[in-house]
Formats: sequence, structure tokens, C-alpha cells
Amino acid sequence: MSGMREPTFLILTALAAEPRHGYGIITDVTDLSGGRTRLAPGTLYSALDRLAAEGLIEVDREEIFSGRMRRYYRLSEAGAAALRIETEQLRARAAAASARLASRRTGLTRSVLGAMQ
Amino acid sequence: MSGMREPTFLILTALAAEPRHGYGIITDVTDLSGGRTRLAPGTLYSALDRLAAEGLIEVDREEIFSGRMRRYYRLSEAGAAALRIETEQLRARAAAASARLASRRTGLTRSVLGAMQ
DNA sequence: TGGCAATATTCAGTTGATCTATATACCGAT
DNA sequence: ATCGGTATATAGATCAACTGAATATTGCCA
Repeated sequence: MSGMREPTFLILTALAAEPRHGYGIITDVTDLSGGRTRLAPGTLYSALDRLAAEGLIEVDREEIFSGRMRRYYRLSEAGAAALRIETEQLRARAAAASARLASRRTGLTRSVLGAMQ
Repeated sequence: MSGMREPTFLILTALAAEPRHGYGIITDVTDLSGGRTRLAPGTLYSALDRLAAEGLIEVDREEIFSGRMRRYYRLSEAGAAALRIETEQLRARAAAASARLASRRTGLTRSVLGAMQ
């Protein structure tokens, strides 16, 4: 029940605005993450199967483009809902961590200020 | 090399402000996550070993409290740095997903508006 | 002609989380 | 006095997801 992993999250994000095919997702994720995360093909295609089985994504259409098949996936309504929830949780987690890190700094500041009196 | 998982992130967050012992981390993580995530003991103690081995946390001290040992851990400087970086990435990911989800809504809005003309 | 980008598939290996069980000590309530 | 719950740590078996590498095909460009 606990949070999805980064690649999964990025795959859903890549599909959020419009349908894409596998390779398109790979390149989009690279962009999305500012080049930090690149999706290995093994990760992608097994994740696509899994997410489709869970109903978070659906096959949109299949095309033959210059002799190669392209299978487009789209985010389902359930997928969009899951992504929204997960996004909120990321935000909450980031906020919690920031607050704690800040109070850590405050701790330091206090002892410095204390020493200065 | 890719992002840490949620339990790991929450453990580091729990240690960010002040040292805590294992059980204290479990209860703090429950709070931190608004009760959504609860750390199983197996998850915690293996994560503590791993994080200590990676140098992200350190043993702070050991106490005997009413006959039971308590081992306190603290976040190392490296751990704080890792947590800051990871926090920034969570924020970035959340922002990217929000933007995509919004443009999805825009897409819908556009076609509705289009149909209305 | 040779190599690379685009594209999809599969599989073996690794990692980290989960669940379950075990153990001990104290405390409050029967 | 005893039973159950809370506090606390540890270990092992298992599972889910990610990783990396190998395989295959087509078209384009040097």
C-alpha cells in the first residue's frame, strides 16, 4: 500500500498530459527529471504491464511508424487519481523533511547564539 | 542510484531534528506521515543497518532504560546532505506532476470550450 | 557499408520492504 | 498473582520493483 517508486511515478507523470509510446516515455522521463533519472527498458516495459494490469494506464492505440510498431498508452482516470494522491504525499513528505532539517539548523544556531552571549 | 524509498526517507526525516532510538523512530514516522505509513520492525532495523553502513546515520549513544536497551541514532552530515537533495527532488517531481496533470485538465477544457463556440 | 537512433521484448540479478515470529521487561488491570 | 499490553530489539523467508544486459528490426546518415 505504500508509495510508488520513482520510475513508476515518472512514468505516470509522462503519461499525464497525453498518450505516449514506450520509447517516448523513456525520453520524456529523461527530460522530466532534468536528465537525472533515465529509465532502463526493463524497468519501463515491466512497469507498463503492471500498471495496465492495475488499471492505472490503458493502451491508447497502436501504430506502425516506419516499419516499427508503436504502442501508445494513456493514463486512466484511476491513474490520474493515483498520481494526484501520490503527488500530494510527495509534497507533504518534502515539507516535513524541510521543517525537520530547518529545526536542525535552528538547533545549531541556538547553540552558537548561546555561546555568543 | 535512483531515489530512496519512502520508509528510508521517513527514517532520515525522523532523525533530522534530533537523535532517536528504533522504537522512537517507528512512532515518529507514524506521526510524520499522518498515520499513513507505519514502519514494520523488519523494515526499520534492516534500514538502520544499511544506512549506518552507508554513513548516512551514526550511532549516537546507547542507554539502558528500565531494563531495555535503547540505541540512539543520529543523522550524519552526509545523511543531512542526502536528505536535502532527496527533498529537493521530491519537490521537483511533485511540481512536474502537478504541471502535467494541470495541462491534462487544460486539454479537456480546451475541447469543451472549442465545442461551445 | 557500417554504424547509430528508434523501438520493443525478455531475463537474470540485486535491493529494499514486508510479514512473521521471537524474546525480554515493565506496568496496569483483573 | 497473573494476564495482557506497551516498549524494545532481532532474525528470516518472501515478494515486488528496479537494474542491466542481451536480442531484434528498421531506417537514416556518413
